[in-house]
Amino acid sequence: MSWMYPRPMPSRSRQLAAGRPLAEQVRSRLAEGMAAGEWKPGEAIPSEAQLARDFGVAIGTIRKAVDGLVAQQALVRRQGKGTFVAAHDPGRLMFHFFHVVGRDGTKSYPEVTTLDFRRDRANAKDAAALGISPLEKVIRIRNVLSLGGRRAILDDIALPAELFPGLTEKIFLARDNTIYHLYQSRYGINVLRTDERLRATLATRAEAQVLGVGEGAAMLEIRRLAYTFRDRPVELRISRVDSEHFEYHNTLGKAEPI
Amino acid sequence: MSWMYPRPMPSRSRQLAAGRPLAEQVRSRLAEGMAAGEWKPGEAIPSEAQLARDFGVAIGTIRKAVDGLVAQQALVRRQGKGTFVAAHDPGRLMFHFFHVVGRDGTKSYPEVTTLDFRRDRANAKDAAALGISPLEKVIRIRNVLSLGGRRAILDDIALPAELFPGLTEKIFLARDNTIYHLYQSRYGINVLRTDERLRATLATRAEAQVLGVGEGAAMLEIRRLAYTFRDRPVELRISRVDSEHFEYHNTLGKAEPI
DNA sequence: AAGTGGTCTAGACCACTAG
DNA sequence: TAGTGGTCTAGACCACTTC
Repeated sequence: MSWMYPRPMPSRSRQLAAGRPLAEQVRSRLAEGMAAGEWKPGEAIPSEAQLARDFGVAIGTIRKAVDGLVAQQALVRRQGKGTFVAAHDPGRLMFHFFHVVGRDGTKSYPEVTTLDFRRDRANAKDAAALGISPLEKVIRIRNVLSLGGRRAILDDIALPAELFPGLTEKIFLARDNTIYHLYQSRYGINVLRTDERLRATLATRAEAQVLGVGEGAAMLEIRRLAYTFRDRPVELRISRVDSEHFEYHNTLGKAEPI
Repeated sequence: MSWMYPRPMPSRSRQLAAGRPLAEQVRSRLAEGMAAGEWKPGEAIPSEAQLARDFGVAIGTIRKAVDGLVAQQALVRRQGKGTFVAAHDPGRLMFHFFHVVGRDGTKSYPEVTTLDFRRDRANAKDAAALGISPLEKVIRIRNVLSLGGRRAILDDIALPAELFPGLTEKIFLARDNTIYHLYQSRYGINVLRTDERLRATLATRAEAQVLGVGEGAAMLEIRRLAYTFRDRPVELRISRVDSEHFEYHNTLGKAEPI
């Protein structure tokens, strides 16, 4: 290369290539470390000064890389303590990934009741959505979610069994936290992004019975794909929401007020 | 104050107070300038070097301030040219604020037909949503939006008349761009944030007729508030979407892939 | 060649946390 | 007191745009 920043001796213990911006490369490396489980959710990554030494770059470059991961909610900074891999605590779930609220705007934590848990083969739609081959193994889970004591949502979940080795109904039911927290704490799968498609449907007899609404009532259907690092799909979820008592809330372009 | 950064002589032509981080203060000042029309949509703001001189801070501090406004899509950077106030071009509309797509995922630009345009007084709901007093003047507009040649959405819009002085049906119909572009180019109102609530409803006879669906068909209803600088509400819009042929698409936690 | 944004370095000092 | 993140300065050089 024809130019060189005033960095006399690279001498990095973690080598970086030339070309791509250094901050981006550092960001990728940190993300890889998290995806590989080098640092687990809730744990601290090395300090910024240490990372600067490790990568042989200025601390400002490290900060820029970390800034990106913090904005993405993959990392959390705590002044005076360190920088930690984000954990799916209930708060994060609520405000980042759970968008169903009461018609009056009240938010509450969902109470989950599992109706069914079984192993199956992927059908064509599952396979296409999850990026796996048809007939690969999937885990199917059916839940009812209640909000504020009222049945609100019927969920059908499909998971690629390969990513959740050893997941049994017993383990699933014994979790002491959110479902996403289980994915993360037991399988190191950190949901970073979701893609949702919403439409309106009429409640079938079965749906109406489970949710306690009238047959033919207007229902909100949400088809959602959840992704982890490298945009790998990890969960397909179809939710049917009692639209008479609940609604879906979405804010676009949120940022610090000015 | 007991400390001082190595900044010998402030000598700022635009004074900054102490206490709050400088980058935040600069960000607020730039936002105020845009809100006040000092720099209009599509125009360039002063160069980073010039702003650094004006505010008497380092260029890195200016960059940090501008970074925030760029992330918010209030500003757009163009290397070698300058930094510009964001304009509501059709592309930005589509990918930032318009979320209805075909059931097969196809995106298309909406074609707008105006059914009604009139002046009215705000009712209690309008007033509460728009943050104005009941009985203040509002402009009401009813549109049908078609996507790919098919009627898709029935929109009822309410605008605080005070913010849109002199807006007439003629002007509204004569626009040569999106509605948000009209708000922006004529009234300097830049929509930065929207808040949407979705539910499912059954098509009324009137809605069914306008959209060409069956009476009682499942419809997606979107109640949306649009905000500009300082979180001021500027538009209330209720959309009813033909959910048989179209759906609502939402991505959460999007960020640069890693 | 001049001007603009884009990336990076090096180092100062502040605010917070923990032992 | 030591260590961590948070803010800011000052200046280098690169890449792009325009004249």
